[in-house]
Amino acid sequence: MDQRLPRKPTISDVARWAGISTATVSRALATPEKVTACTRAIVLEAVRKIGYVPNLAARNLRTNKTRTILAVLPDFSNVFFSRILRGISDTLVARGYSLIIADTRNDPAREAQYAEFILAGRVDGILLLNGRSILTRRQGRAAVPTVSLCERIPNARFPHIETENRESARMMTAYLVSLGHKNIGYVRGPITNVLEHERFAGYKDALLHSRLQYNPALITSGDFTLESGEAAAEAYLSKPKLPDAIFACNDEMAMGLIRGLSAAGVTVPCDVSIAGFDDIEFAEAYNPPITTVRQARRQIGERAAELLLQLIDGDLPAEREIKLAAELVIRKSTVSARTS
Amino acid sequence: MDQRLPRKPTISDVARWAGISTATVSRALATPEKVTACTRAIVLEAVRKIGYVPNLAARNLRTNKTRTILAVLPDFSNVFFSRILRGISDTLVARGYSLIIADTRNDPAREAQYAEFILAGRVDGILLLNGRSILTRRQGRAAVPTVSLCERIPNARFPHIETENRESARMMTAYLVSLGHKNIGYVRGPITNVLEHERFAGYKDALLHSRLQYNPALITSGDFTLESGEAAAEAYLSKPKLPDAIFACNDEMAMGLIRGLSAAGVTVPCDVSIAGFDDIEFAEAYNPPITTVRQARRQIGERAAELLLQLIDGDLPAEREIKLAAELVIRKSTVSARTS
DNA sequence: TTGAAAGCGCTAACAG
DNA sequence: CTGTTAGCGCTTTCAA
Repeated sequence: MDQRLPRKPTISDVARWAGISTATVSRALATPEKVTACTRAIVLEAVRKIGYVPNLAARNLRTNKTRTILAVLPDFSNVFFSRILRGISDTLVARGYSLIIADTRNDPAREAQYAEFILAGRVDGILLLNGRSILTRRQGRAAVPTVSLCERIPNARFPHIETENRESARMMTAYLVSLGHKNIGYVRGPITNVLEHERFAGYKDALLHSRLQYNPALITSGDFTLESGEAAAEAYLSKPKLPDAIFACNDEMAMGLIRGLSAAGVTVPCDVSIAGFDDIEFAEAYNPPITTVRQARRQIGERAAELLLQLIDGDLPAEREIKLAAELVIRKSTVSARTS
Repeated sequence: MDQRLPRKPTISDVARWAGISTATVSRALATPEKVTACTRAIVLEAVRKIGYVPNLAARNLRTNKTRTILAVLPDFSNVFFSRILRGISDTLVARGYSLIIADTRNDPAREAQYAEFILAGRVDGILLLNGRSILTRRQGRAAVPTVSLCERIPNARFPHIETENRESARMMTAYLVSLGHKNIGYVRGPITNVLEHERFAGYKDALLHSRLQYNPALITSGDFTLESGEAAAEAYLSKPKLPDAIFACNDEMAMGLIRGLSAAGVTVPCDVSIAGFDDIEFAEAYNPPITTVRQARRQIGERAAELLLQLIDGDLPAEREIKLAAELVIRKSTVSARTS
């Protein structure tokens, strides 16, 4: 019945309706304080009446901004990132920005695709959660504001946010000691990984501080996957004696450890206490629930987004590197040593 | 040392360099077939030399398109969605589109925010994974191409993609029967939920087909959370006799079931077999690994994205509703009935 | 096949 | 405080 072609109202429709200039409408909307309360009211009324919504493409072209941020992840099916992304997303959306997520899988082809995207001026800023830059040195000249988080990027000078990995690992190990455990194992992540490096250091800090002997026989290695945790379990089982407790560099490996041990009839935590790191979604859901280190993930995302927005607004941030404290979460996978 | 201010090269820089008009450059890039091989080569050379990358905002303004799609999720920290998103993302990126993810948490305020976003012309299409529309009826007049997936939207006529829920649930139940189980329990999802409805129907189909009596005493209810699965375990434990097997409407509840049962000394699968639905990331990681129904999640995402792109291109899709088959994944949480 | 020119919708000088 | 005006970078008639 309504045959008018529904062309979208533009700013000049609003101006016409309100009997003023487009410039004033634009100001009333973007910088209300530069306009009398009266005009503002009229404009708002007109906007509502006509159903006007600004065309972002036009605004972007004009202002040479996009109000869009790109977050680069190595793997967004990794549950670890979801809460961080929420922090990012909420902060950004509250400030009128939108977020595009690049799931690169560390695949150079995909990275190049997104690099192109950045160069095309489609984003105002970049959040790097993947531990490396995706722009080549030459492309980097374009200098899009960038913040890295979680995993530090070697040889890069981006502002950076991460958890206090070393200190947290120390705390967890100290907690295991406080439970009365003497022989505390550790499952390493990939030895080239920055996080593994920090956490392993924290583990050793705690041993030193407790005057416990660092014993290489208690150390195994994995690659952050559950399977590698299971392999580590096998490795421990093949040794003459099981540790009292084992601290895995991340939760997936802790889960693998539990599963591998259970399969061999060793029960957790009765026979051996297990702890992880990250508090991923399923750490609590696991059977048994896993004692772990909870990173302030949401907060990491929020802070990183805020920092990036500051950068975009041209304010240089006070600190270029922020370390956020984490929290121990004690669950059933750890228990006091038998006082036999 | 390089003091030239790095203004981004525009199409007219390319034109000047190549000694031709901007129109021809534009054509050489967008519709190469409308230009001689020779000019094309020159243009490409110029583009490379100058490092030209088209400004998308300008293109969008001119063409009134954005090459951006919005995916609306109720909760993107829900691992179930990650693989679907991958299918979507890969398909879209391959076609030169980018993806924005709206994490609404079913919060009307957030939904409104994104509705505004859509209306502002920032997206060419919408993918609804949240089981409801986020545009009001009136806003809907704007008619942005839309496809729904996973959860059907009541009273909406969007093209839709989902898993054959009913048939899959029937298969799983039949499998449990084939294992020799007679008393097969079922943990329901929220009774108003479409998925629960279908799966419950499939469960009953299988019983009927196997001439097993449908027994209300074997049915409990939950809300898809792990905690509700634990509560269901309690409910079963308080009954005079445990079922031989229990089929939960999703994996989280299956996990809760296992944990609740284990805590009471009932071992899975020895004492009772447990099956779930979805094959979320951690179904395999669980202790024990969970027998479940694996939806073709990546494919669901791909098909939905393709369908949406068709819609955007103005091709009406052949089918408005696609049901994809799922697959049974047998793991250690189910085992044959003791042939005592 | 190519070029000239208009204009997408908006914002930001600048002038009043 | 408000209006006039130019133009962001691109695509797309229209004419040559």
